[in-house]
Amino acid sequence: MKHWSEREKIIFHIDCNSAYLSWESIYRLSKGITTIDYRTVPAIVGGDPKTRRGIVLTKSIPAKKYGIQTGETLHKALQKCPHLVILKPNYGLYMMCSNAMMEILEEYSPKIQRFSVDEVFLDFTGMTDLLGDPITVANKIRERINDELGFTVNIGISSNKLLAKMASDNLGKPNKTHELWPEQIEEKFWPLPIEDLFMVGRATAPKLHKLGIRTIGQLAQTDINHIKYTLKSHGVMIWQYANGIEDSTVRKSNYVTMKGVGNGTTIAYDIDRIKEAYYYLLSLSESIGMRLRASGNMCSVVSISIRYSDMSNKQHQRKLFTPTDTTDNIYRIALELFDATWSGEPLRQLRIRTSGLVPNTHRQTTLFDRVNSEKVRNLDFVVDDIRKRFGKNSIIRGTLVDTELSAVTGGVVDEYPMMTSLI
DNA sequence: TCTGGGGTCCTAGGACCC
DNA sequence: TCTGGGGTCCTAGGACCC
Repeated sequence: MKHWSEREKIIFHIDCNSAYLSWESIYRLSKGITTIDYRTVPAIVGGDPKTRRGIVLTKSIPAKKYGIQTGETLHKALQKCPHLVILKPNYGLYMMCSNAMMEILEEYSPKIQRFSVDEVFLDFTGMTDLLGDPITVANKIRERINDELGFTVNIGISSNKLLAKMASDNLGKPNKTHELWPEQIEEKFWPLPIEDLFMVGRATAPKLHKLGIRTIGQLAQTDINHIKYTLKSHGVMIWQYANGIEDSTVRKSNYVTMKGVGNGTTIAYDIDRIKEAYYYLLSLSESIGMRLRASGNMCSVVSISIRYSDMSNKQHQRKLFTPTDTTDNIYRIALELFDATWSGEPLRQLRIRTSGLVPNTHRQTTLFDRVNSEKVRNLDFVVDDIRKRFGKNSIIRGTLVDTELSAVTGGVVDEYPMMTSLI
């Protein structure tokens, strides 16, 4: 194997082990909320502990021993382990933990990409003269995160982002450093099941099985044209991944390239009265409008999607003549789209998404704008400011007062990192 | 007995234009 | 009376990620 000093590129992938669960644990221990370290007992983060509904987001290692899987329902998980501890997710806390880790990582390279709240790529190329060999540095980083922040991470090292990620994800957890260089692909990467490959999910795996492909190695050695025929461009991409081919750069902060802002909410009971759906849409519009304005953008497309009780989805979108960032506009369009889409069947989930973002610096008004649109817009900014200072529910729309809804529904964490589905 | 919430990207089909 | 080919834009739906 080559010596590290001969490597053209050295990429780290840092992945927090059971991120949400570790962070909840540390937080609750440090605040004296509990004396139990939830990492050491069967526990999960996800859903609502009171209603016992929702899905498992992260599980502890003891919970894993009960066969509990990420993504399964709390109901199912509780059947496997009746005394399972359920913790409600708190995204603001996770963002703080993530930021603290970023601060440490910034000492090791200027080229860092936050891939999600708990995953980071770090370009270590050219840093060896200054900091030493990659393995020693990676181990040092793990040690520091553990000592200073109290949680463990896995670190994968390779010559590109894909292999670095595969190394930290699939070669053993927790608290480990793994190398996966191109010349080790055959031995360490190819024996893994095809499901472990990045971008092979629920729909693609069965298609590959039909072609007789069960391991990453089998995909890598299949004729690319054969794969291309059945899986199109997605097939070409995963074939390249299986062969360790991937060449993207570690880009700084991906939230600046944000493509859209959206929110959705699952309705606890099947709502069938149209007025209640309107309240939800208003509350969602408030949060989207607020985040849009905070990001300095306006949207030129508004879309809504509806999920019915049978889990089927319907979606409807509209391109706007003039981009907007006012809550009122988003809400009105969402209502029209909803009315044109809803079949009248009971609803499970409502979602609004805005896209086609343009900076709000050169705002254009048209004759067709609402009469007092500028006033409405200014009011939005005033309300945003009050909510920022006094809390989300300090100002609430009259129509929402008598409902159980929050004034603002949906994530409002500032600068929440955007996941890009492609590396 | 049920299935979160935040995203991105790709594809197919229709409308429209030259 | 019959109707090409290429391009762009828009919409709906599906697949994937953490």
